Amino acid sequence: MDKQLKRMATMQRIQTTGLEIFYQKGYHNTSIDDILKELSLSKGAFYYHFQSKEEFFISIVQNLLFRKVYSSLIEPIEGQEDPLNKIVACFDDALETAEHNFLDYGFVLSNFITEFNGKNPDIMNYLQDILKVWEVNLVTALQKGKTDGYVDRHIDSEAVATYLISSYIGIRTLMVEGNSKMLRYKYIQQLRQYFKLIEYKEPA
Amino acid sequence: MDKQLKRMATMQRIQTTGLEIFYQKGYHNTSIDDILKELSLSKGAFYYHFQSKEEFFISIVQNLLFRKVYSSLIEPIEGQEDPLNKIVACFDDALETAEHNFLDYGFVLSNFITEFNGKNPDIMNYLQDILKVWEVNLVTALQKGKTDGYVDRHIDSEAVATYLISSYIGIRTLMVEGNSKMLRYKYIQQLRQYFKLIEYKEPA
DNA sequence: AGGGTAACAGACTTATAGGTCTGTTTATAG
DNA sequence: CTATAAACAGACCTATAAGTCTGTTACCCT
Repeated sequence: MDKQLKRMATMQRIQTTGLEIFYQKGYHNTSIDDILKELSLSKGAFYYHFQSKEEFFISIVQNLLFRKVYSSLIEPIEGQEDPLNKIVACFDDALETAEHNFLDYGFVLSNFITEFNGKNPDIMNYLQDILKVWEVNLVTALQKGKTDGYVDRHIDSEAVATYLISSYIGIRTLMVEGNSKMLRYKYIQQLRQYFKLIEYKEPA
Repeated sequence: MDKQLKRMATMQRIQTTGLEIFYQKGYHNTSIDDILKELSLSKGAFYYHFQSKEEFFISIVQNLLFRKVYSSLIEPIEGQEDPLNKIVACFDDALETAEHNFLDYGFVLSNFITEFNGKNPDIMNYLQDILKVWEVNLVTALQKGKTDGYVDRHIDSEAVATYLISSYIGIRTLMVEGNSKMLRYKYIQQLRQYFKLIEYKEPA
């Protein structure tokens, strides 16, 4: 194998496993050795590729975490027609994935935001950046929905986006306990109700 | 001072300060010494009153944390007329309090749920218990609202309660970043919108 | 083929934090 | 006033985890 490829391969393996375990156990409660044990690697390997635990985590946030959020929550909505139905479908898909986790650990992004808030402003910024991209995407989709005749022109797109993000973060936090299937069903049901207020209404 | 009183006083001081710091820095990231330093107490004092860090934390959850959630989110709604307006007022109050925190650390209960999920089923149960009390209270209030003619009889009270809790947890998570005032405003605005769907409608 | 460097192994250092233990103070009872 | 136990102080033990450093393996280039 090419050296450059091997380097990338090892780095990415550590990052991928790192995100998994950080997600499960949290950043502070996860040791570097926990990750390395899983991969049968040594400290030497880790500190050859990364400067510190923090720099390692940031690299994960900027790469894997961003892509994860983007592909599951942003991309399915970006530039699409009929934003409201797309959002429902997208959220439902994401919740279905979560539902099938044997042990679910909530919404990765909000978990980390909770963990780092007030402790590490640096990392917080990277996390908030992802959130911001999501929000902007939702607002854009709603605005486009207005011009395309899917969304009521009178609604406050930013407020709706905030409300959507809030409810999603919340339901994912709740779903960590037992009956996630029922929670998902109830949530999507209410989301549809909420969207009835927002969708375009034929002028009387 | 009476011995019994002094014992209680010290225990409660440690618990109160403990909750504060656990809330700010998280359980795993807070050392016993962090708490004791704040109170100018020693390890001897702590382990005289509590068996372990975990038992200490559980005692906080069952006492202080429960009361905190109860007094701010449950009591203001319990047994009241006109549940929808009461819920809006209650949530708005709670968010206003959060808004005025110089550095806000989110919703205590959901922070701990996020931190302990998958790590300590014992503590998770205590935390979920509080959530359950809240949920039951909301459902009861909504049902009472139906019979009192404030709430549409066709709505699914449990689904609405879930949706409310979700959105509250989410907005509190979002409010940890900068513009909490604007977030609160947007959130309450959308909450009122949502409640228009749910309130009692005069039969045509 | 063999020298050189990237990639990695793993023992070691150091700091932190949970918990123990012995000694000391303080308050109450008799 | 004094014996006694509650309440607390703080040194100490031990485990863990971040990070260092030296040695070893594997791969590439000439």
